[in-house]
Amino acid sequence: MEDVAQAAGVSRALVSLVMRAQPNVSDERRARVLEAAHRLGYRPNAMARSLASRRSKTVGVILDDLRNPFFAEIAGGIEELASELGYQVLLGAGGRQARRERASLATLLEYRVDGVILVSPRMRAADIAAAAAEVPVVMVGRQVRGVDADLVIIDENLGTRLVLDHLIGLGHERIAHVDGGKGAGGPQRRSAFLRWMRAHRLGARARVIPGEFTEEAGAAAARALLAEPDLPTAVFAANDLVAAGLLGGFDQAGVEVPGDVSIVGYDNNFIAHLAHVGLTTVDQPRTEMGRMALELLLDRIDNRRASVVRLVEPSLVVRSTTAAPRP
Amino acid sequence: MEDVAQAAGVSRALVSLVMRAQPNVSDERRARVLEAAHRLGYRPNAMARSLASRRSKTVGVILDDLRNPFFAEIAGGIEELASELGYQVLLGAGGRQARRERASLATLLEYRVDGVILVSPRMRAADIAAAAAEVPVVMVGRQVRGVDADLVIIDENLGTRLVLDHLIGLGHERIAHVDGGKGAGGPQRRSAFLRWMRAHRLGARARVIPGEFTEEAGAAAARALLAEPDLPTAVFAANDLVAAGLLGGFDQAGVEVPGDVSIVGYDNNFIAHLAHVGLTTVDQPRTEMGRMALELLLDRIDNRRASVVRLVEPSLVVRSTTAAPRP
DNA sequence: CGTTGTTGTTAGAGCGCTCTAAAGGACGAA
DNA sequence: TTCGTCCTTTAGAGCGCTCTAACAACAACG
Repeated sequence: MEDVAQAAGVSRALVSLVMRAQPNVSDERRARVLEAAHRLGYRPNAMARSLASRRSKTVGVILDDLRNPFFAEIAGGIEELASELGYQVLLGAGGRQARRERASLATLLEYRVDGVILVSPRMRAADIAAAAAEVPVVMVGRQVRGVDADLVIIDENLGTRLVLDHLIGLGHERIAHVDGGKGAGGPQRRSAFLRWMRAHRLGARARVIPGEFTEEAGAAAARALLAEPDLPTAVFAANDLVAAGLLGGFDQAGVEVPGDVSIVGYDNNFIAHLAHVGLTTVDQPRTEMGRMALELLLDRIDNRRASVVRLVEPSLVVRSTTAAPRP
Repeated sequence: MEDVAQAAGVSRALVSLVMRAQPNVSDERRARVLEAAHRLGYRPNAMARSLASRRSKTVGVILDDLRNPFFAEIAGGIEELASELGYQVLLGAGGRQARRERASLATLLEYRVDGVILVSPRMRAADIAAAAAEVPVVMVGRQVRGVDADLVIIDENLGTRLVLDHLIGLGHERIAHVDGGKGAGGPQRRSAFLRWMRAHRLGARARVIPGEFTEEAGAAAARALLAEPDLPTAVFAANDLVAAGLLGGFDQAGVEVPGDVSIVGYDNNFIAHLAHVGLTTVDQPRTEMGRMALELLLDRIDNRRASVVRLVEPSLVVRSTTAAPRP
């Protein structure tokens, strides 16, 4: 910086002003500084800048595992908006362990990130609260009370309602739900299923089959349903993987989808897109969730305000595994 | 830091030594400093540390799009090893545009990352060379000559050979390849296919159907093959998506897999894992590639050495879409 | 008893920037 | 001319750390 100042015949402070694109610098000097900087191949040092300005233009993101597409897409949304706004993303993963997650968080704080986004954190609430006291925090996907942090969560209730409105609108009444056990969103979807079935006065015809978020659980559920006297006309799976298991199980037994039974998934993942699957499912705007989390974070960095909860709306994607029941 | 020093009754320099876990500090003082640091809630400032030590313990990673599982898995591998070794990952995405990629890279360099990993970069070779002159660079997936950077690439030739050895070992001779057009790896797999067919003296029976990396291309290829007088006994698809299209197309036409025709994919993605698909395919160790890239980078940071090319070995995953041809 | 080493500790000069407060210039008004 | 105002520029004090070189303390040695 000193060198650039010398080459342009101005002070170091003026170079600083020009590099930060501040107003109140004469055009002539600005041009001279820019020219000198370019000529010398000067590259500002963001570390020094952060140290002096106490603003790192960096946000920390902690997530479980990048290899899980769900998290990767949220991270993608965060990164996308960050780069649009001139922010940098410092990444930390927790590898499914609260301890490693805490360590990651501590490191991010050492880097003096301007804020932190925690995607489905597994840490104890107290750890999150401690971080929130140091720096603005936004949580995605997990609700923790008593922590002064913003929240972005999916409206599972709405997602489930969309599914049931669709199925019931088609004329289905005997509807089964293969649940996701204790997995993320599982209990919520299950109870929303029961609630909305009752709301439609179909509480008596609702049937829940315990499962988990795997293809195998779906296949097992298909076998269980086939063993009973009469098949429900529609099955709502806890996620797309379960739906794939159901699809496979029914296919093997010669049961037609959607002729004999309609199937709905949840997640809109890779499988659902496949043309020869064409699964009707619930889509969660994951990229949007990432962007929203960063938006909240940056807003909170600038204007200290009370914490906020943002409910994200999922939407139904109708494909070819649902149809009206046989009359 | 000053405060900690005062509280522990030592100098600032000693606190620095303790925080960096340096030897030659008496146990007594070390304990006193640690205690004081903990009591005061002292958190070292990584920016200041980097500025003073000229070592940021940070590596930059640039990739196209986190939402693409291929890149996300590589990034996952990098992050995993980084956190094991106490390094931090600064992320930059290019969004499929060389211009944005360059901007991301420039920003990473402003943060004085110790090194940069470029995953399938789209930038011009000159830009990469310029970066490589400033900082150690490792490229993953793209080969650029005349750049002093390490390289991690997949051995497409080997992957293709594994597929053909498997098929030919089962007794197949009339084998078709649905290629991936100009997509990443497409041309390599295609030419390796022709080369190895010739090596097995089956050059005359090799058949290439032009395609691209989509399910639709696979379905179209199935239609094309079905329109011909006799079906090949095996089809090698350029990737799993294409294989899925083939599977769907053959299924619709009542052609049995692997009874009438065997199918092999490439990538070992989500689809291939599905139980009711069970696709035989080629697996690329993506997490391993990420780890390897970081290993090379860190090695290069410590010991300036000549650049190196690391060929990653894919492996064949045999599932249920391949079998011996009908006699 | 001085010399040489070894280990533990510290002063103080940076690292490359930002930011505050003040100085300098230009210009019109009194 | 003198003063006030506005705009532009600058000096210089940090930001929170590391690192070099020097220094103290003490043991070992001839």
